[in-house]
Amino acid sequence: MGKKKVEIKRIENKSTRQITFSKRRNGLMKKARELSILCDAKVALLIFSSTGKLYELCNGDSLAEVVQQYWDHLGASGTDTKSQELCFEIADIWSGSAFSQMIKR
Amino acid sequence: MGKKKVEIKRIENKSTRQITFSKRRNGLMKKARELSILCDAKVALLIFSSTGKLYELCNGDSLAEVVQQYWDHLGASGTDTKSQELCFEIADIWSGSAFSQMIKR
DNA sequence: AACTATTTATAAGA
DNA sequence: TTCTTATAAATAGTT
Repeated sequence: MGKKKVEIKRIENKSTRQITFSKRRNGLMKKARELSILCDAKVALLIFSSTGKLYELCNGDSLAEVVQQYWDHLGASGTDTKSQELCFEIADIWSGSAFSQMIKR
Repeated sequence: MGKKKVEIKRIENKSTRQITFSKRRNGLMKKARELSILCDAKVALLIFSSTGKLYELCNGDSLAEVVQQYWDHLGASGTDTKSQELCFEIADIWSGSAFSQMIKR
């Protein structure tokens, strides 16, 4: 969208890339929030800039809950306990503040 | 966007909600991919439908690499070892197939 | 940081 | 439900 159609490939000019990153990152976050609200979905979004310095985290606080719901739906069938434990562990970490705190510097 | 402006709140009608979920989920994935390509960013995106059955995963395979880059940039200053280890562990799990395999049923 | 010409996404409808 | 279309929203280049 914009004054000219843009080809989807790496933007070589650094400042242009940074401006585009800022604009589109905001747009993506907004749409992620809208999807979660409109459709009652859980959306977890992590964005790292090319320098690895920046981050974004959105709507990850109920992932554990959703994973729980998911496992409940599955029942015990065809899932080994170790996998399930690992899955819960990840969900807990993700949904807790630990990870976001760590990358939030 | 569309024939009418839509208020950002939970869509009550189930079929409408499902259609909107499908459309916007695709749109979000597309934009996530575009951002990662245009701006050389790493984007990890997880979407769970309201039933917890569905999932999406996008561009998470180089998160470990980015976290590595991030820690390298930080250096040792002000980060305790335990946090760093945990961070790497999460990145490894995320970037590996384990998590996506688990939720991909 | 704000503007605006265009492109893109999408809400309804066919 | 896949396709179309009118309209809203995002954004590329500019000021």
